[in-house]
Amino acid sequence: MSMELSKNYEPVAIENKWYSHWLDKQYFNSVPDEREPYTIVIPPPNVTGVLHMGHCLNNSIQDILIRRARMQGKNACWVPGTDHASIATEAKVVAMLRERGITKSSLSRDEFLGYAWEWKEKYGGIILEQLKKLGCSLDWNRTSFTMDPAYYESIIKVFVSLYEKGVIYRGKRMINWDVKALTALSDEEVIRKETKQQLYFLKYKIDDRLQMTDDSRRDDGSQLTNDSTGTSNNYQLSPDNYSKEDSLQMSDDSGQMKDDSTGTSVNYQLSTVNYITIATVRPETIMGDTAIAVHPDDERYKHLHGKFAIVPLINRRIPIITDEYVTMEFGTGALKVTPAHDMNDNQLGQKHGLEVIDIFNDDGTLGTDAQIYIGEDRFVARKKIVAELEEKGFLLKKEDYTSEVGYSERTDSVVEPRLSLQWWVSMKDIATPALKSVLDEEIAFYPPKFKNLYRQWMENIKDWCISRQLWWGHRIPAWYDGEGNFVVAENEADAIEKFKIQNPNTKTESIHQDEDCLDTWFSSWLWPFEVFKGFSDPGNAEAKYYYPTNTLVTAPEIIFFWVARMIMAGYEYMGEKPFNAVYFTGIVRDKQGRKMSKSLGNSPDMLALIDQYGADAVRFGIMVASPAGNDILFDESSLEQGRNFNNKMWNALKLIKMWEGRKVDSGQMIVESGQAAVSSGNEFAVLWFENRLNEVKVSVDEMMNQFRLSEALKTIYSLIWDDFCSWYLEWVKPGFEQPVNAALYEKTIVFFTELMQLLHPFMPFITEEIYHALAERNDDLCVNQYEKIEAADKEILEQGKLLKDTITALRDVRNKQELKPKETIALHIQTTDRNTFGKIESLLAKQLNAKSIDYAGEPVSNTITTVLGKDKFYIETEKPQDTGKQHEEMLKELNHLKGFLLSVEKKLGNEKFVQNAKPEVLAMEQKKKADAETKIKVIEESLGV
RNA sequence: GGGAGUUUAGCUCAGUUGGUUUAGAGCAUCUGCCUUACAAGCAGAGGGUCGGCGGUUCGACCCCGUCAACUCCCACCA
Repeated sequence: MSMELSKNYEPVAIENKWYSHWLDKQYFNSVPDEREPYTIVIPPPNVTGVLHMGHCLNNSIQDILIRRARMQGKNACWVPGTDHASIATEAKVVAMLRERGITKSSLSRDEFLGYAWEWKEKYGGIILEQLKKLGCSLDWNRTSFTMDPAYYESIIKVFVSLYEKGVIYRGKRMINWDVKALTALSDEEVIRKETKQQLYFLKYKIDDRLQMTDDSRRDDGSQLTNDSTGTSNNYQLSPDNYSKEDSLQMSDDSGQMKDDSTGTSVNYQLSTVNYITIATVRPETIMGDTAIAVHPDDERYKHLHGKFAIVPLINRRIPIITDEYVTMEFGTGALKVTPAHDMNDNQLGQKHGLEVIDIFNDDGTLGTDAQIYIGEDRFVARKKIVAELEEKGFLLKKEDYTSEVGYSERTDSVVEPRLSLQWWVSMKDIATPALKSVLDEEIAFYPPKFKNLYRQWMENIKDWCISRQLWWGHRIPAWYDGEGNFVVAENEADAIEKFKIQNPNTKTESIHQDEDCLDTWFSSWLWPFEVFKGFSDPGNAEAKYYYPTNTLVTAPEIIFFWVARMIMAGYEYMGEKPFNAVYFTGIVRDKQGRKMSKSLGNSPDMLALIDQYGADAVRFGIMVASPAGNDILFDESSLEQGRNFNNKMWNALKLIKMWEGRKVDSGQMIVESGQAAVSSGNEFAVLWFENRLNEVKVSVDEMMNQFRLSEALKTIYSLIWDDFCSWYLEWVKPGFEQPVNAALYEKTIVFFTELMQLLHPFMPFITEEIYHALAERNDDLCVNQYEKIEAADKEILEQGKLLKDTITALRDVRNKQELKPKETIALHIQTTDRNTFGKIESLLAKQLNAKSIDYAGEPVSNTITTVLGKDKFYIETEKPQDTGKQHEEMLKELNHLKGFLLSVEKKLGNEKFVQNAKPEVLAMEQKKKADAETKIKVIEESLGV
């Protein structure tokens, strides 16, 4: 077999070739059999998605785990699929329609869904095709979609079942409203961001014994400071003072004061009547105020308990209530209560039986109940209302204020807390077993620190709002009769039956289904079992075989959205955990540590990178940069490292292929019979590498079992580049156009093959290519099973280390002596271990370009001396030698050794140490001492020459 | 405000029950090499008082306390 190998590795064609081949051979397809299964379900990417860094990381890891399992002889099954992603997809379809000049509101639900499906068919599978480019070995026969008919049906059944168990209920509750998407959001879809705002101090008139008239609001010309610290003025903001002043018939001698907190000078007006001042960041919601709350113990306001205040601009009379919820220290200690537009106010409202006035329309504009500024956007209305409040004297002051404001994860609009009738899942009960299983480590989290996070959330779990005001998704299976009655049923026919029982008078021909859809996560939480029809076809053979799955690989960001809920659904519907282990990947960040995001534009085009570097290099680059449990700082230079690694292996292949035609049968390698039989450098090299390979296999195996993938990859990388290429191949490489021992050649092929097998899960394409290039094969590496790992012989490894260390040290001498590579040396070795050096001397000579090696019983004059351990090396060259340099080096080493010896002696001189330390520790220290002393002696002898 | 995590070489990180030659790797840096597999390479080198302080111990990168910086999560005083 002869083949032309390109100068550098060219990945694109090779990668396409092998992926098609694997598909043809159906290696990725799994059916239940007698083997142990190894199952992973993909975290379904959004059907609208395109491959980004996060996907690459996530799916590379899954592919590594799956490919490894496959090569371990397990029945590996990796299930692909996509998520319908209701909000994201609907937004894309709406945008697409807008481009075509069509508004969603002009379409019927069915028409809209028609467009949406059309869009899904056209663009929906893109990301799955991209995963093929990355080399992912998914079982494409099993591709699922969360809106597949059967999957859809299961979700509806789950809804009905949970409703019948009383876990799902319908309730009017505060929800997070996205005014752009016109839908409710769950708490997890709200992103809180620090936002600069203004805190407005507004005066509400006390409706005490005064008449309510428009004029009375601003019928005086007196002015008051807003100096809330009260240090420099007689007049303070506290209503106590107002009250006193009122009763004293306050004079109008106060002057204009500086506003300390904003630095602006503002005129404020003080009425002769009582006011109570509240602080708010949302003055536009005053029309929804239905109370003012103060702390019951707040002395400043005690006289106002039970009284009423008047809402500015609209003159609504509202009670002043007391509640310990109010923080006295914040603002003025008085809080306006707007039960329709604030979560906490709503709770206050419920507690105190307050009226709820919703002043907003769905889109965030003011509605008719606002009475004023109807139709204006909330933020426009804020400005206008502030202006009017100021003009009319109700605005006491404003302060800069920073607080966290909720933004929609999808549309980035400010979330409007809103009272709304929605569907909810009661979480407490179903969370209990899910929490327990993680705490008991029935489900293991990697890294384990996420257990805490999980526990914290699960212990304080809140009910889950699952209705979304969207059309793209699973429509809520509830039917209404228009008279306030509803039933939950799997379909309309069932609904009619249920109405007949529940409300015999219902005109069933006029019932209508709920317009809303379910939260996307309400479908994804069934994913690990429903891809095997575990719910819709309970106890079926596939579900029994593949469930619970082995490992879930996902981002920590969706631990609550998805991971926690899958665990709950798993126990609820399968009576068993959905997976044995969860591996949380890091978050992908750019070089500067910023999260990858579209808006920052720091998210690279993965397909372009795959084209440029090859999928193997991309996988390498990502994995080598992702230490277990840490975020990954992505930098293109790691892809370069991957590409260079490809090249390195490619060139090693070229080297070995060059030997193919030069094989000479010069006898068997006798390494199988162990090191005693080693009689040549090549035999030593082969024996050493065999053991080194075994040693690495053991440690890689351990790392993989602990999900330390990055470390495992680095270890293999170093094994191939350093041990195989830099040491082994250099040791056994024949001279130019020299013959190669056939047995050595075969051994080398075996080693290279095993290296490719070890690396294959990480870099599947080049390893498969080299596997086939090395020899004629009947099988593929992709499904080649690992053999049992043999233990490594420590003695050989140590001898190898001695050889490597000696070569390095003597090369350093050559370098320092500025010897050109072609200049030869004569090496004299003074050692007590002739046996070992006998095995390695030929390799030593080859690597150091030594024309001769002999053994000396005493120092050799006119040479450069180097001491390594207990061995001394005398290097003889034709060039004049700079012994001074070498002297310096040795003095440095001597100093170091003496310092070291001192510390060891100190330790051994310590009685307590000798008494308390374990015997083996003591013995170790004594050995250290003896070794150091020997070395010092050897160096001192050499220096004496 | 509550909780978790991190801090080791210029950068990114290992360091597995406290003792293994007075700390390891990759990348970057420096020096010398176009040596017939590879300059996308080869050979070699330099670089760290393990965040600060205190404690436990015969012995601390490792355990405890404390301070500092950074990161994340949860809850948020309008």
